[in-house]
Amino acid sequence: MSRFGGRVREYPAVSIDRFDRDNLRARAYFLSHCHKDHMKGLRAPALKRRLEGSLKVKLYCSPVTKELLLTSWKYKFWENHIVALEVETPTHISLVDETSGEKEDIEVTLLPAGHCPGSVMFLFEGENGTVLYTGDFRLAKGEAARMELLHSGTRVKDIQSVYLDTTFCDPKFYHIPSREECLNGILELVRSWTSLTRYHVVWLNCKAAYGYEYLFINLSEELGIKVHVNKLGMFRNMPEILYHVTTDRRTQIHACRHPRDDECFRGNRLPCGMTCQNGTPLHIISIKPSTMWFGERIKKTNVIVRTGESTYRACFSFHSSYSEIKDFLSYICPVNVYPNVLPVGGTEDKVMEILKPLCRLYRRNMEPRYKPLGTLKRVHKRDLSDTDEDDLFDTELTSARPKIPKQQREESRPSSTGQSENAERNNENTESYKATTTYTSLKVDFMDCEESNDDDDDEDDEEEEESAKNIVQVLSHEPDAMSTSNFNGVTSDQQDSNADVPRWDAFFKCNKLEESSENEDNFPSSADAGGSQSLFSDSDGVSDSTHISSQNSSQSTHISEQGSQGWDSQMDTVLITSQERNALDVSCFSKGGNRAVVSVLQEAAKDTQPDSGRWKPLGQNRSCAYDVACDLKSKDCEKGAEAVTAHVPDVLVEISDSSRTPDLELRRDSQSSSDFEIPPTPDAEVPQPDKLHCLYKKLAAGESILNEKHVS
DNA sequence: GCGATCAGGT
DNA sequence: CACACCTGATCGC
Repeated sequence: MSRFGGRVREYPAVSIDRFDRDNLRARAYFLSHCHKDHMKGLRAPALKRRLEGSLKVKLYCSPVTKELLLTSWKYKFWENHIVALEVETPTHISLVDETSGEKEDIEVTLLPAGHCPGSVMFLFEGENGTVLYTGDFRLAKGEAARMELLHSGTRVKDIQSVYLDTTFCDPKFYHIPSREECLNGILELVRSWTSLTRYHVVWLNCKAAYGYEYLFINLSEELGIKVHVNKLGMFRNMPEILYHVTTDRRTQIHACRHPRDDECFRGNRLPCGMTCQNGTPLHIISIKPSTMWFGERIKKTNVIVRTGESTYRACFSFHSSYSEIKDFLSYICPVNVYPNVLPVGGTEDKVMEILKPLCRLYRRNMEPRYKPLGTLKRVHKRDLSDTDEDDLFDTELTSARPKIPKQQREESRPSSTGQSENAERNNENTESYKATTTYTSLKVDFMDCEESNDDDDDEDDEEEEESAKNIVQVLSHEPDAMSTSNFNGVTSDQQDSNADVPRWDAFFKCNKLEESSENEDNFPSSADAGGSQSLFSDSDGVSDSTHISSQNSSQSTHISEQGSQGWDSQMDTVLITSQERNALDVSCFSKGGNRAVVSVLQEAAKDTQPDSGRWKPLGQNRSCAYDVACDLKSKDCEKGAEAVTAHVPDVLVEISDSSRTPDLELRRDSQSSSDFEIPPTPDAEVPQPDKLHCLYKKLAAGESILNEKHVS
């Protein structure tokens, strides 16, 4: 939960994601996304009054955020004061003080944050330096490097301060499975269950918040089953979402909610009240998305854990993991960093200890001297962290920060031959990014979190639903009639040029029309869909017939009941292996009286191969994804020891490890966010193992090594 | 009567 | 176990 006060010190005339107290005097407001903890004060009478007396005060946000905000009547009064800014389009804004006439100019750029629909980061540029406010974000490794507008020419912009989403800035959250892994895990579980009979239904126990739409859409696309939700009026202008959700309860996937939905579930009732269909009782399992990090840091485990007879938890995170945060920040390399969030079990000091070493001054002072050893940083870190961070960081604002070398981005792409520190750092990013994308074979967008956005449950409910039905009708008849310009307004050209940067707009775009028509084959007719509640008349299996077929393969196995332990350890996204079939089986799934059948990934690769749209978790990319996954996995194992060691605050451990692993290429391969991964300076010679060993010995003995840094 | 805040529950 | 969200009760404007 954000505890950001609303203002950045460089530009105190603007307020971001906070609208109460001092923020009432801001000259301009910014909203990064539509989650409650970022909207404090946004509908308070005080602010409303101020708005009424002002022509100048505006709220800037992405087009999607604007849309979501204004679908709630509680925020309607903002209507004439909201300015939707296109994503990735630098915009000049004059901040005028209405009483004094004082003026300040800034340029703001919205960057996709990958957190929930419409979520963005704000990049402010002006006289007081460049400031990046991340809001809440989930960006995979290497994604900062792919954002054009974080760069100036071929270099990373000189960023003074980053106000960072540090929700999971704790080594505990070192690794969080990627969106694709999580999605695929859920997909296979849902597929396995819903394909048993039409009376096997899944309840996705999602919190009231934007960010699960990505999941709904993918499930719907893959399985041909729309997702039942309480409300969908807010998506009335987002056909790509709207098409995959429904208010028709007769579907096999539910994400509806009820104040006491746990009770419902225990009574074999869905939150929407459904308990049987055609007189046949439903067989319900629940899947609760939650942020889980499976295994310790590098150890990969399942993204699905069975927690009861018919309850599951699925890994799902709206926020970047520890390693993703470090990757992001180290790429940006700002002068200052300020945490927006105190991570779950942490303190500000602790977070700063993690973040500071990724900032400029720290690196500048520490790197050249100690880099080859990579360990002494810790010694000094303590000293630094005891000082006031502002003093620390402000000391050398004007100093020449080690700029990312020009060639960095170009070089980094084809190979990792760059020698300069920054180039190499970038290589790493790019490399892991490459791996990530290949691994998943689709580009992600966002997904998210726990914050509530359920503001307007009451009055407008029915109204919304009614209008939504009409919308569906329209949509079904003319799938291409609705423009996609609402989605952050990014053109397809832009998207193509940044195809790998996660963003909602891109997500919404991908082959929508084709898929719509494809799905329409599976669904009743458009006309049928238009009949509002009859949308799912086909839920009797028509819609997923093509998918079911794949499950009858010879490699199909049965879901077992044991907990996470027994689950397949080879593939994160595959829940079931044959070895898990055991005596427990029957009792476990007794509820449905059936065993769930699931095909393994490899089999899935032979599945129906719709198109290779970026958002297709399956299809022909699948086998490829699988291979890479395995490949990565073994790599992970190789470097496991080192990655773990990196977090042990014991110099000697790291030392001995380093001496055993002198191969830089290999080291570069390891977790890029490791503190010890800092590559040598451009001119530095690559330390030889024996030299290193010698150095390490001295170090361990407490001798000075400063005058010997010239080990060649 | 509304909103902010807090406690309790999940 | 901790968190964050929801609900309901209370207080103050």
